[in-house]
Amino acid sequence: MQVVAIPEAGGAGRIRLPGGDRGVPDLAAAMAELEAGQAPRWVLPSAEEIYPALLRAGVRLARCHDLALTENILLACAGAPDRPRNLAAAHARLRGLPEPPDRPPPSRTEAPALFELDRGTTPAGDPLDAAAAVYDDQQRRIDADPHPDRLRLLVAAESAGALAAAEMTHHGLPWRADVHEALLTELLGPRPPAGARPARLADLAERITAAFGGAEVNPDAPASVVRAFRRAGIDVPSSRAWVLREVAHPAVEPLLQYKELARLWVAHGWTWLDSWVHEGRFRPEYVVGGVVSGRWATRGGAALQLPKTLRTAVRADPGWTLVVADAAQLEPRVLAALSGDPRLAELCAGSGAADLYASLAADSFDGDRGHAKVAMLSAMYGGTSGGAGPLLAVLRKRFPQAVGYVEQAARAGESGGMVRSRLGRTSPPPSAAWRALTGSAEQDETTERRSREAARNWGRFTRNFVVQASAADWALTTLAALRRRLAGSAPAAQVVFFQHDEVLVHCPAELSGVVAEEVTNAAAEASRLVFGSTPVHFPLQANVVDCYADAK
DNA sequence: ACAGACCGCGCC
DNA sequence: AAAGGGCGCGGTCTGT
Repeated sequence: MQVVAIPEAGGAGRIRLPGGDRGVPDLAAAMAELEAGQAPRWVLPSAEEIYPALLRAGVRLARCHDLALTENILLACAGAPDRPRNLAAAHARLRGLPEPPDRPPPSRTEAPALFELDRGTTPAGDPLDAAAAVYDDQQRRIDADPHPDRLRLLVAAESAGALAAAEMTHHGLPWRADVHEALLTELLGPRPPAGARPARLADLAERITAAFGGAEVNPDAPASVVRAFRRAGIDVPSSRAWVLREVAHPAVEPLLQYKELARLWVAHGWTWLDSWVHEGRFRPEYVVGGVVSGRWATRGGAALQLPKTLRTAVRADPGWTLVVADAAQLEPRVLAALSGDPRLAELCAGSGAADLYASLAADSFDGDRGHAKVAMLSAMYGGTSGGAGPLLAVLRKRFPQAVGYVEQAARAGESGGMVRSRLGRTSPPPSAAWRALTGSAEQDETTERRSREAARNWGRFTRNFVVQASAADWALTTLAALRRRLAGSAPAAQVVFFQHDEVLVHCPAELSGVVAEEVTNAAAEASRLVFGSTPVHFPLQANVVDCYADAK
């Protein structure tokens, strides 16, 4: 059963049931009652807008169809340029009306009013009619797709992801500020007064200046560092850490230390802690479908770039544990399943903990795991630097179908075409500027070189897109399956973090066995749903730990 | 003073 | 022959 729900001011709302429309004074209460009774598939303008308030009111939804996220997916399928959409825009499109102006995305600094925010997702006219019309239209467009079953799965997974994202923000990632602070003090010295540099960084800056003979150097300014090396008779193309590592000069060591610690201080220091961690929880805002490939992004807090050193601050509550589930070598396995390359698929079959790159090395690279990995990454990313060319040639010879699959995607991109993930997420078309640059014939040498370069760049993007986006299909489907399973078998468990191919569950210790089992089940279910009967195995290893740093 | 480009680095 | 995917964020520097 589908039930459309539209929030109104003051916590009220309107609901469209099969039997007719109802206006309700307390939308959360009405939805809770329906959820408990018939657990419908909720048709929502945007889960991101409505669900946080429901969660605060203690209401959990099992399933939904997110009209805004679905509209984004379907517009991409139709070749629309990448641009965030919402229900109002979808409805305007459907009715042939001009679209409403863009609104800024919701921000965590806004007051958490219950259902009172309208960020432009409610169309003019009766929003129930509009939502129902857009829903019907979306179903029709899904049915018209060459693979409607896959697209339906993608839409369901994306919508479930929106629910999961709101729940993750609601629960928060357990974060021990005291552990984090102790680490900062150990590495940087005591917290400096506002505007001052930590003692350890000031020391290193002095050592850097001394190593350059006392000349003024700002280690935070790359140009200043490059100039200092030039004065010392050393030409460096940039001040990147991997460049400096190859340079023999006494300033290199303190510079590298400075970079590492300055990064920690600036990005995840005391200020970050003050603004992002409250009552023992880190609550990032996830942006579902924020990347064109279907990966998520976050708003603020840099949640998907948490440095590994800080994982020690992520600790389960007393009596609880963390179940850390990490997919092993997801992308090459995805390529194997996507392409149907029988030989690569065979290497990806078999038992869970197997190291794919080691198997690949034994099979084709004289046991050199590093070579095997470089070859595979070049195939998927389109790079051949660092001697990867010959290794890629070996890979192509041994696994022609797999390498052919990504090269086909690259050719499509080079000629301006679009490519799709396994479940049908579609790459954006290149810009008008790109088409102008690559489309014109008879150019002078410079323009022709730029044109070829632009084509190659877009080819690398589409080459990677088919793998990255299909991996995102799998990960999202896994998350959705895990969420549904835990609601049944371990309802006290909370999914608290999701990062591309990794998921964290915080649960009472006695549930960790059940949760670990459901992690494995969810991965198997997603593999079957997304890739059908492929022999490729997608291991999702569950580690039960008290501290995130202890996983793996 | 502010906006935007570029740099460099964190994660996958 | 050479060719390195996706993000968020905070820094400096430059232009207005």
